[in-house]
Amino acid sequence: MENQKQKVVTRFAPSPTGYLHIGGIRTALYAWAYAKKNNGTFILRIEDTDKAREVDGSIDHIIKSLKWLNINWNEGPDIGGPHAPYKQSERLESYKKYAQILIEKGYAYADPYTEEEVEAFRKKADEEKRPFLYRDHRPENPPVWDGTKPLRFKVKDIKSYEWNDLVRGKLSAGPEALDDFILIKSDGYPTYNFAHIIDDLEMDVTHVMRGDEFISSTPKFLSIYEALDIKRPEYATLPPIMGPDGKKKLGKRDGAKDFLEYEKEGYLPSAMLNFLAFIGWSPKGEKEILTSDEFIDLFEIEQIHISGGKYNEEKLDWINKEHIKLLGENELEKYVFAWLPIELQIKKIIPVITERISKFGDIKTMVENGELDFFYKEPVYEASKLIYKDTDKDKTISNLKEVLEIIEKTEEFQFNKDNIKIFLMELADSKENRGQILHPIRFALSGLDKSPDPFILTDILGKKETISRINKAISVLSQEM
RNA sequence: GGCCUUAUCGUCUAACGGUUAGGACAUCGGCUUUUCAAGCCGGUAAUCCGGGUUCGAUUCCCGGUAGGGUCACCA
Repeated sequence: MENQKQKVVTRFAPSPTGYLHIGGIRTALYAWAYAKKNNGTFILRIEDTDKAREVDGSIDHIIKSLKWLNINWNEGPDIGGPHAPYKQSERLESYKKYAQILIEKGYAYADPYTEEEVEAFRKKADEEKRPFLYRDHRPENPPVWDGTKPLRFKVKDIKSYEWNDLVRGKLSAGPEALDDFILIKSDGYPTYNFAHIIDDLEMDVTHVMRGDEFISSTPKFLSIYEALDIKRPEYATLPPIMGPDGKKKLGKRDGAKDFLEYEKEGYLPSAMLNFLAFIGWSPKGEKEILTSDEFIDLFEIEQIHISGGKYNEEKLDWINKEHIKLLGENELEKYVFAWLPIELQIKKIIPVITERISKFGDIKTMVENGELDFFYKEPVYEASKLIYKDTDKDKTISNLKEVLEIIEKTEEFQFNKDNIKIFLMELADSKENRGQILHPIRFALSGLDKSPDPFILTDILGKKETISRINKAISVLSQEM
């Protein structure tokens, strides 16, 4: 029945021409979320009709990227489904079938020219500063299509198109946008313009999420739908994502990185999903940290933005930090553990690090900058850094000597962070400010501007190492003469 | 260049004719703590320009400007 609600079917249809970047994944995410939200079907389809641009291993890489984010599909090349196959290169029969229908209806004809000839037409038009239109050169008696020549769509009705887009509203294109375009290339493969329409039809796709680069070719699609007398899916045009300079749409050529790089950089998949969700969409209300389920629940096409913006990796770092806070103790430990160099995979240290990570979030930078090395390696630093604010070198040396005394007389059996804290705080409180005691210890032990507190440090390093590092600090200071 | 399209703090955005133009990130300041962080609190900061329509425009219309997309046997 006409008003019976159709089951929502969305798809993500990448070309296997390399890795996926943020833009591609975002499209997939929205299509997936919309299907999920409506208890619909999400299809993964591979658009491999350009064998020249195909890159080996792309499909696996795409699948891996999607799976990292926990985006799963109901039908796809790896799992099959009722509309198999899910690679366009294996669906040539379908395209041929519909091509034949178009020929019979007088909507398609074989292109008799060579590529060079068409190029010459184009060049001439260019020189004369007028737009090139193939239809100006449309052959009067085209040959019978035998599959060795390109098959072109014949635009019978040259007109403006206006259509509705779920996010942009009314969109339009002038008649100039419409020309006789290629449906099937001379190598027998269909073009995107044709293939995706046939696939969407056969796969019952109801909603198409796509980038704004397709707006201008929409009249082509619409004219095929008209010629074939079939219903088109709804379009939802996603806003462009700009590169970091904010000038150009993000693309591989200018630095858009492989999505899986983010995994290598230590970002949590849940954080990436959250981050991606907000590039081009925002929910009602002011909640910004969302789990995958919350996102699906809140996701509405109406709230997809129309204007593009550049994405902000500073915000990603913050989102990642917030998601780390959401992690359970075990998950956090697992996450941290995976990042630690073997020297640090020690039971006693893990909770200290997880505590730090849950505050700072950025484990990759911490590991790479060697911010955790002090646990097993004597730190190297400048003597001046040991000196707290308005104290001086001599004062610092004498303070450290007092500290040393306390540490030395603390028996091994009572050497733990609680006792040390009591002893050291007592000393610190006897000074004008606590920092002049606490800062040099902390710094002597870690060599870092940011580190765990001095009591934990002494506890983890142990009595012997603590003494050795404080002595080192004193001698470093003394040498500064 | 033709066609299409977009325009709010530095950045990402909220507002669907009436708000002291809200939030977040970043930044700055304060508080707190056990040094530094972290945390908490607070501050600075925006409607591209010009015309309309209206009692009233961020919001609607027109023009300008600036950005983006597209004009392939790529998708």
